[in-house]
Amino acid sequence: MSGKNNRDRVAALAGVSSATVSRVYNSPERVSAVKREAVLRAARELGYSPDKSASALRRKGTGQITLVSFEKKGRTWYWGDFPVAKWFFTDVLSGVLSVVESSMFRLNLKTLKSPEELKDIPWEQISDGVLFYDVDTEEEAAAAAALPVPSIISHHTAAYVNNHRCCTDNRAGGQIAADHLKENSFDRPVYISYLQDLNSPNSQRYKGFCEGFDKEVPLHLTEPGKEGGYAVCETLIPHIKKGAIDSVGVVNDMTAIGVIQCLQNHGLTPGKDLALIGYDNMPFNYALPFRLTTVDLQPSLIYREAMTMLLEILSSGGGKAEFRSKVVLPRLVKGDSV
Amino acid sequence: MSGKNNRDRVAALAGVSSATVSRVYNSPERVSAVKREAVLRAARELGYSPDKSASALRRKGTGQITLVSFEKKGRTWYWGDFPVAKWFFTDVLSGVLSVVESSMFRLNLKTLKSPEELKDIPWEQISDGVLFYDVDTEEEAAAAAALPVPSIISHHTAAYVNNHRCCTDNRAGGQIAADHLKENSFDRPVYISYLQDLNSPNSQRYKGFCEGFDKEVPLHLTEPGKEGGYAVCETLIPHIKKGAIDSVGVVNDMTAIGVIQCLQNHGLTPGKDLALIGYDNMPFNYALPFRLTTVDLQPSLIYREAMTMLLEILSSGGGKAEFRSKVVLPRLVKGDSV
DNA sequence: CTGTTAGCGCCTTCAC
DNA sequence: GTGAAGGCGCTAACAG
Repeated sequence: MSGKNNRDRVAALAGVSSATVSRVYNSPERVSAVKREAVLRAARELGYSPDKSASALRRKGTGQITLVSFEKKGRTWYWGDFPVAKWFFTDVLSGVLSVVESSMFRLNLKTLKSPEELKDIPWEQISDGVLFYDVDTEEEAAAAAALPVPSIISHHTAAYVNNHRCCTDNRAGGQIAADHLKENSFDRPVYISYLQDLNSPNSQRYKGFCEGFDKEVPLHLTEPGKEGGYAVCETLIPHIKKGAIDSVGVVNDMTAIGVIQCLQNHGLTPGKDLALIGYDNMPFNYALPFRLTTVDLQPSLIYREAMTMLLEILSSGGGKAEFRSKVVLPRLVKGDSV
Repeated sequence: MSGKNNRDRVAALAGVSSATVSRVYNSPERVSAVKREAVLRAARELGYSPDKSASALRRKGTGQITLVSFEKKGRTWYWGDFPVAKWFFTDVLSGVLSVVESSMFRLNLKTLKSPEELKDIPWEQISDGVLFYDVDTEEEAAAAAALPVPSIISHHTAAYVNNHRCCTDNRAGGQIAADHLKENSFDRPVYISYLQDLNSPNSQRYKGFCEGFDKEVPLHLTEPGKEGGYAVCETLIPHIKKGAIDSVGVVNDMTAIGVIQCLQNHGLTPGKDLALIGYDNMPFNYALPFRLTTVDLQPSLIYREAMTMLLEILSSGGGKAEFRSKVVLPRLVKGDSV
């Protein structure tokens, strides 16, 4: 008795104590089937559902999961000057939310300038678990692993074996691009990229592309962004015109934009005079006079899986004894350019 | 005294009662500057920050603010087929978060297919207040007003006087576009749009454009999307070539893309042969060979203000007695096309 | 303006 | 397997 809140009314209606009501929602297996049913029936009748704030307070947790992203201002080699994270991020969010909403947790968003800022945050006070968006450096991975609460990193994270992680497979993506060209009988390809080190996503994409063609595809390195794509394409024009090159794989759509503009300025049409395939499935393809064939990371799917993993980790005590890993494969998005 | 938690330690260190600590975070204006400073200093020293779950519990609310957006699948006339909400929305989020994070509330996201779904949600159980994203129909505004918790709508919402609202001013935006053309000595403008009714954002933009030029600017209506822009531009080409038209205002960047592609196919260059100004400051301008001059809604700013208003409404009891309204003016983003 | 006091709804011992 | 009781950190009266 005592209380006069909904829960006590449920308890009274079900003929049990409020402690039993609590148990029904937290460890149902410890309650006899009869009383459990009675409680659930009473709850339904009274429209009762447990208060998450009170629960979190008493449990001394936060009831929150945080999705962390870094600004990565300096990363011109990757996104160029284009604020593309803006678009990509929304896909990510929808994936994450679809999982969190049906859990005991709520989602919390945080954007940081650098991994160092992680240290200044009282994680235990604001979050029970953290999902890191777009981790792709050792530094970030290490910082994530050092948090005082469980965490998982995505999506270019296959290499970071000391974290829980959910990743894409850039090599597979490169191969998918090559396979598509081969299936359409192109056999004189080149690849345009700007590599960093050998394990970078860009290098992996090229590697996969070569594997798809089963040979060392000629590689043309350039600067990041559409300017780089334009510049390197200039040097290829003569070979394209004489048919020595019939197809081009590009490290990302960003760079492909430059290639396209160069082709157009030389009177060439992608999809007609040259097969062209990008990577990342950027929405700004809308601004092109045709659809660019590209490879999609499926960000929404990756992050849905990542969040699912995080919840599993939390419910199993958050131990780091064994790091979990999962891979989500990219997929081809057919356009008009191949 | 009594308690042994962080907050009581902050109170002790600052030489005040714990209630005063609470006031510093909830209604700082009610605390003398001296004690306020003392509390904040003590809090910093002890690494204290208020527990949002406890706050929500005591306050008998959920501690959550929900940001609701509708899918608006049918709205091809507005966004075309382009998933532009994806990037726009992230700007919105950053604005909203900047305010929520320093409040006692947390942010909650929800995407619904239609206003009808609003009725199926037990709002009191999940949210203390709701911010509606991108409301632009009577139906949505009415549905928002009917919620059992306080709400505010943005951003094409100037016309909905029965809601709390934070809006852009499309007429001012149109005028900004016209002014910019005039300042650069263009005096033979036309305007391209697809109007709906007279109070629609599109109509307002046109109206403002005319006001800027102080005359009825020739209006060319077309279909939505870049296809529409392309088609209507075809009909204008002769007049542009003979100089009867020296500048074009376009209802949005989306449509402007079509205009640009048409101009290019006719050997004309925006910014050289014709002044061109869009609206919305879309990021896909990156895919163009130049920067499109455009008008920016400043979504991040609008939604920062909207959230600030909502918090004020909540702290003042959430009454609807008097509906609050605020306008955030758009701004010109100078590119290479004017 | 400031302090005191009484719970908010829940979970977790601790008995039984 | 179940009930009783204490208290998580905070805020809303109410006094002063």
